[in-house]
Amino acid sequence: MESIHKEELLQKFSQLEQPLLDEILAQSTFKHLEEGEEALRTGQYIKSTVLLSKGLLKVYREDEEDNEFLMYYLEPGNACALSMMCTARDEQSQIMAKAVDESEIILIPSHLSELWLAKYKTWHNFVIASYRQRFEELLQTLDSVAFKALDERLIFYLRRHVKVSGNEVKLSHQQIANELSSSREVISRLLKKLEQTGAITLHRNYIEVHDLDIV
Amino acid sequence: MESIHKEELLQKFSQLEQPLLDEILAQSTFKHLEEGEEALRTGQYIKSTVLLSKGLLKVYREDEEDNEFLMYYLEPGNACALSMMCTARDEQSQIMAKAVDESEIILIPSHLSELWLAKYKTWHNFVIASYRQRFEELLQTLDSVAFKALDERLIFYLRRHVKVSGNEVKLSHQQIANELSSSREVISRLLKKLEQTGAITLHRNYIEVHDLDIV
DNA sequence: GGAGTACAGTGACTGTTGTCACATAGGAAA
DNA sequence: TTTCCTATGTGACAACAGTCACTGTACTCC
Repeated sequence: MESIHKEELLQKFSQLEQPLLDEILAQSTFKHLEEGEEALRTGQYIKSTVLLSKGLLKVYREDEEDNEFLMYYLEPGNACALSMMCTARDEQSQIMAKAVDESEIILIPSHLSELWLAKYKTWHNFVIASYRQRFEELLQTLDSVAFKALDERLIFYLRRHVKVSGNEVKLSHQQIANELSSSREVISRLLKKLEQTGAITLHRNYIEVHDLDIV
Repeated sequence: MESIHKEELLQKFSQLEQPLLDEILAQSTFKHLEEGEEALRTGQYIKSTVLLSKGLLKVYREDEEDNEFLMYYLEPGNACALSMMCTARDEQSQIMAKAVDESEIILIPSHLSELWLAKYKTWHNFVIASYRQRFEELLQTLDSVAFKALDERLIFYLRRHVKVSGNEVKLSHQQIANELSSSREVISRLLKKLEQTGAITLHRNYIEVHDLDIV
């Protein structure tokens, strides 16, 4: 990959100081992910911190029986907080990360990421801010699962989707069901009800979101 | 409070370097909590990082309708990760923390806690380690809520209790129901079933745990 | 156009959890 | 002992979500 190209990728991380950006350019791996390709797998040893420079990553949890569970989306300029945490102890990933769109990620070797915490103030701040943000999102997700019925969780889910990728939610009912660890029929029924309120319009393979607040 | 007493409290934090301990001694507030007293409230502005030197704190989430939801327990030597995070932005607490037993907490003003991150390596490590640990526990909790039925969640809950306070779990069915955001009758039924397997013995106001793995 | 395939809609049924109503039991205090 | 309060037990019922079986519907590739 051209170094011109790399620098362009780094534009998303302009809050980091220049010497650090130079180090990242020199020492980390840049990787292209096709749509649907996995960046992290459950059980895999994590040896790098993952930054996203382009595209969209979905970070989710998976249990023994293939139930999956959406945690949050990563957008360009974000880092996978989990990859920063596991990093230090050579731990196994507890999560999956998959490219929703074609994406570009930056893989920073763990020992460097650790080193930089002390060396670069902006890196330190970036890491702390990432933790915070993800922690809060996780809390929200937890709230929604713990306290809300499926119909409200579905709305919460759609909202999040609209936020990262606009009003045309390009997902099949089956995919939604997976991410909420529910079943297609149930999601279909609930979406139908939502459509009747006028909040959304259903199409084949995508959902048009008008206004989720009227519910 | 005697400074002798304070230093004793700090023994739980021996991984922190001496100059830092001195600063903590000099600059932070030490507070005694009675059993049941609250350390943090939902909606309260957080202006301190909370360390626990003695006792046991329960950290939980509460929604609008008074449903509560246990996140984790803090033991002496631990810090409330949330209080570290909110700290920087003068944010409102999203959580509740309550003393389960009589406890002693150390309140470190936010600006110091922030300052120390750069100044003291051991503080920095401590903060990062706290984030990690809590993040992982939160993930476990999320898993249990998202993927498990109530009977398994109850076992998960009892295990956690045994770990922090031994085999006599001093809780009423009502309290357990609250923390799992379920209802007393349901918990009673499930506990009864557990008793029949021999895993536990039920008593008035406490549960004797024999072996939760036989289930 | 026809066959094949993935997606979506629907009714019937089941199991789990929550709710209601009420019974029982243990402990504290008068 | 009697009284009272709180904790616990239990049966009946309702509601929600998951499953099964099947139908319908749009798109793709010959």
